[in-house]
Amino acid sequence: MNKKLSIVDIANALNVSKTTISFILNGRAQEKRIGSDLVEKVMKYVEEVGYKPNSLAKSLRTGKSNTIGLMVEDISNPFFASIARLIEDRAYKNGYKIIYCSTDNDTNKTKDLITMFRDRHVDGYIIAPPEGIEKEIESLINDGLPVVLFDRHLPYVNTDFIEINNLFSTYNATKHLIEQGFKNIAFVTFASQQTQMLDRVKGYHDAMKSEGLKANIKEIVFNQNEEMIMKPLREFIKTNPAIDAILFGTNHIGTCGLKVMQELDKKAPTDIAVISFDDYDVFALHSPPVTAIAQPVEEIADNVISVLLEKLNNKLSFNKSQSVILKTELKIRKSSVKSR
Amino acid sequence: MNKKLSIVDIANALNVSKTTISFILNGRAQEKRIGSDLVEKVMKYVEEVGYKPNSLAKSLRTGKSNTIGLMVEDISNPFFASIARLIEDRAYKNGYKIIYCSTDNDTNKTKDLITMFRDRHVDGYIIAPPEGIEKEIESLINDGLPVVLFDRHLPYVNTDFIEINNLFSTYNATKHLIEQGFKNIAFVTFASQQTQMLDRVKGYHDAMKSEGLKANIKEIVFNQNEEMIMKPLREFIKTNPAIDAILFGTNHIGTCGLKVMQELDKKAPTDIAVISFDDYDVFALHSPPVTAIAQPVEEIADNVISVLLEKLNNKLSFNKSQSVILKTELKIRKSSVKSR
DNA sequence: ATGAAAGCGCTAACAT
DNA sequence: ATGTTAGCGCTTTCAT
Repeated sequence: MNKKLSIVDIANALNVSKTTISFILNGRAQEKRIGSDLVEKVMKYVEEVGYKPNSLAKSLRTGKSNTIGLMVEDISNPFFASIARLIEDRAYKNGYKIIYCSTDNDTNKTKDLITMFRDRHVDGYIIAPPEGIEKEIESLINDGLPVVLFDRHLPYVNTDFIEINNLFSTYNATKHLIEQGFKNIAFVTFASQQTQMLDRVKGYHDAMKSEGLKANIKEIVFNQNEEMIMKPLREFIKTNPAIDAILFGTNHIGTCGLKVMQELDKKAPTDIAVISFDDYDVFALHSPPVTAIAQPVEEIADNVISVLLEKLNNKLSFNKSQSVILKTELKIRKSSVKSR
Repeated sequence: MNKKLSIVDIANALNVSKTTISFILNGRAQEKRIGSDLVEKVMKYVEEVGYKPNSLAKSLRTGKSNTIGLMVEDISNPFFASIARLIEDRAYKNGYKIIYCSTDNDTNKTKDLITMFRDRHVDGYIIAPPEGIEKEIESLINDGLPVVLFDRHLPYVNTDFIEINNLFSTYNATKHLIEQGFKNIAFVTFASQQTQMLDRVKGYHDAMKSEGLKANIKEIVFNQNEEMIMKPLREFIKTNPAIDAILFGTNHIGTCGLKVMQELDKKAPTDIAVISFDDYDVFALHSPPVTAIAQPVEEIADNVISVLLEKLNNKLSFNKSQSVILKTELKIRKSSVKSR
């Protein structure tokens, strides 16, 4: 096996200084006016012996690790998993690796994670931030590290973020339910002060209010454990028999909601009409198919990585903060259409 | 902001040699018989100024990066996403970060990815290997790098792997369909020479044969694009009207199969009974609920990471290869139960 | 146009 | 018990 050769080995073998090799390898031959014959010889030899620069040493020297830290709520959540996949593709094409972690929306855990990422000299951060993490994000930014938030943002931290129009999305979905003739519409969501959740609640609330209907909001404590979500949900549905429609605030709650409805033998839309945030296979395939607020996952990922790469390549655009608000699509399916 | 202090800064500040600091920081104070008062002083100071060792420098010196490379087929596939999540938790607890990538089952892409991971000095590898990657895996192993395969293995590469009993799983599922009275049972799968897929086909095949039934296997070219899967599937179902049951070889094919059946208005189990490999929300929530071969995802992840950590911590167990075959559970639901 | 040498921050063999 | 020092492999300034 190759004894893992270094730049100095190849310099010796070719009787050239390692500086020259370094220049050639970094495409600075022209700039340094190195003979094109030498360049060719070096390139050929490097190819031949399969020399690979030690990226650790490179990183230590340059301070760049070519790594992007991706911090999501939960990598196994289909929304975040899709984003992770799309971001991965673009990042690798640009020479970056992704190191990921799940925050569970836990502020302390996230603080630790950020510290770890910093220790690792991660070059850029893509974060779906939990609450109370303002200080740490600000500190990253102050230290000149590129940060892009997505899915939500921190109102009093001046950084770039990619989001969707949550406010309009739930407003619109609620209006749709009202138009269909549903009156007793509940909104079930995670108890959260995150911007996207606040907007979702507000959109629902405003739509109800504008029609003179009474809002009915059920907040559930964020939890990975499904039963901890289903239990209060079960209770809520049982104790609110008048409800004729539910808008679920996230895909996870939506899925749990469907499970509970199945248990209780509540059919959509006859017993309870249903709309959920996020669209994925579970909703499209459900019987009846479930109306969903579809996020433009590809666009989100594209924008996130574009903005980050731009910051990474061009420290200049430091000050001009660019945030993007994307549109969702209300995919109307049978679960929210009143049968006549 | 902290000017990012180094070990030498704190050595100077305390008028101690950096060696001593290094020893203390690495818990070798006792061994080196360093005064416990000094130790305390150093620890306190380090805490106070928030010194964090530069892990890049550490890695360069020690050759260890405390990173695990996770190579899956597609991180957005719920099966792999779940595994990724579980592995993440355990890895972080043990001081390792995860850098992931999706191979798309593409051999060349995977080769590149392995090279990248090597350049990054990843400490250990967790891989769901595509076909034709034997050489590269062997090379990793020969170089003493810990490798654990999962979901499938390479028959002629002597390394550890974590798998499930694919052969029995499809055999058992097929038997179940036969017992229910279905006769014209098709098996739809990805065209693949991967061990798990070969076993799944064989299990089905053997079960059919043992009952004197004719096997009907439809192979689909692996593709991320759903339509490329659904199209041949649609064709297959249309041109095989006699089929009364289908066993889907993966969750992805199963999901696509359900979509096609919905399109064609085929109901399970009356028109076509259905079983799919892998269990997740889509199947449990479907109407009717879909019988699924559930993989013990947690156990798989636990075993994978345990074996890898063991190798990482204890180079001795190098030679004794440990592979684990876990059991699946056939979750029988309405989609495969003959209505009478 | 090419090379010598310093140094990124850390560890560990070798003094003392 | 603590300090000196030589690298790990690379980039880059400064000389030539």
